[in-house]
Amino acid sequence: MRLLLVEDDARIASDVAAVLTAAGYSVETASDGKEAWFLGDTEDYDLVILDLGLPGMDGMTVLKRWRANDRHMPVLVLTARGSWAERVEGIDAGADDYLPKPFQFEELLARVRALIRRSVGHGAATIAIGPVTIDTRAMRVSVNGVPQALTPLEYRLVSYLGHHRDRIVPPTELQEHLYGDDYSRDANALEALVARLRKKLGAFAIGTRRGFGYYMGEHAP
Amino acid sequence: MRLLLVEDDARIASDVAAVLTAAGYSVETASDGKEAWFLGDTEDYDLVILDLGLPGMDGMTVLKRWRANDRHMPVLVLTARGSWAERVEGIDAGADDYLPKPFQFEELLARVRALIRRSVGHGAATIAIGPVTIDTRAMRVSVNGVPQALTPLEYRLVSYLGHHRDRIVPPTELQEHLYGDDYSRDANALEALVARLRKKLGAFAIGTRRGFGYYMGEHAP
DNA sequence: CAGGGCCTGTCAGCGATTTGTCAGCCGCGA
DNA sequence: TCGCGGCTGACAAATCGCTGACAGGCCCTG
Repeated sequence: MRLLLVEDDARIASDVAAVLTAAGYSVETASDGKEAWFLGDTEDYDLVILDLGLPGMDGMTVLKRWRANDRHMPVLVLTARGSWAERVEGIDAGADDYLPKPFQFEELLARVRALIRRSVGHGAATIAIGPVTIDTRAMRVSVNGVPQALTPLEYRLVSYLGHHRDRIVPPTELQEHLYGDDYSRDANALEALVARLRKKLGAFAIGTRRGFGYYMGEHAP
Repeated sequence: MRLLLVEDDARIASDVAAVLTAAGYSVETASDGKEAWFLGDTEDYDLVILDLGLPGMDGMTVLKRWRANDRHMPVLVLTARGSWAERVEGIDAGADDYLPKPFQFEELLARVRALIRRSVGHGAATIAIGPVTIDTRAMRVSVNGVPQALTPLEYRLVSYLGHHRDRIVPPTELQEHLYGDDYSRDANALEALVARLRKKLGAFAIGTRRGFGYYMGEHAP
């Protein structure tokens, strides 16, 4: 899962980013409004965490512009405690949830999870594909009911493929979501990752369509 | 996704085309205004990248003529840095976005992605020609509803012919599209490819006009 | 601070699939 | 019927993806 964190206070930003990364998300950050707008408009994020007090361009304006351009990713807005005016305006602008500052990391994580789950359309917290079960809340994957010890990167890969089940995902897309903007890696890194995953989940958990990409679930040739 | 790149500097054009191709787009190029106008007026592109300084016919004029003829594909205009007059004029002429030169390839790609995403929904995702259906989004081809296992090259060929349905496409054009500017291959490679494809899609899916080229769909002899 | 273990990227070799090439055949159009 | 362009099946080359081994980096622990 790929997240954009928009926060101008560098210290807060790095703390929050650390927590989110530890929770298994791929986090990119923007520190001012223009950067945030550009990234949100051009990249595909699964969720945006948006602080309203920004230099350059107001957070609310950024959000409105995204929505005007049909960018519908879920947005979690960070507001000052009790500022009802902001919340009302935010609803109109298209925010999906609010978190008053200051907040507990625990609560932030819970809301992030909830928003992502909701946006995927899977109301349930688990995804089942054949013998493989992905518990998005516990970040745990089981095969035939037996929990598997996955590394963070492995988990992100199954999770992404699981959320996009029955669809062929091109390697470029996977790299973008796993590594963010960092394209330095050898293409083989992804292949090695898939191989390790198949060893844990069973060879048939993840399919390959030569020249096109990977997939989980059903898929006609 | 099919792109038209209009750029008179051959070196820049080939560099940019290479980057776009690597990003998975199907790129065609025009090097002067008249050619650009003709292609944009007669072919269906998902996006046009238009340099303004062109020999033959000014880029701005080309754009205006397209719009006057109800050609509404998104157009990304390349302007000289800071030339505000051009930008204002471009807005009136119907440009969708601007990129000041010189630019980073990264930024170009980001904007191309953004424009295409924005315009999605304006065009159908599937092309149906007789019993053959091309789902351009899933990169999947079906015959009578039965999905076929196509190789990447085979897919690119049907996809191209499908986008140019009812028109006879000369072999040279196909080779250019499939192999880029690399003409090292035997002309027979294309014939072999067509043969393999006909075996999968049915002999009548692709027609031959002796001495002219291949086509899908109806064609006026 | 050193040592060890885990995670992940890189490398090299292998096997399968895809694609190009060749040679001969077919059939359209004159 | 003839000749040429296009077709086809077989084979060879190139490419792609997989795998096991290895190494660097990071974190934890003593």
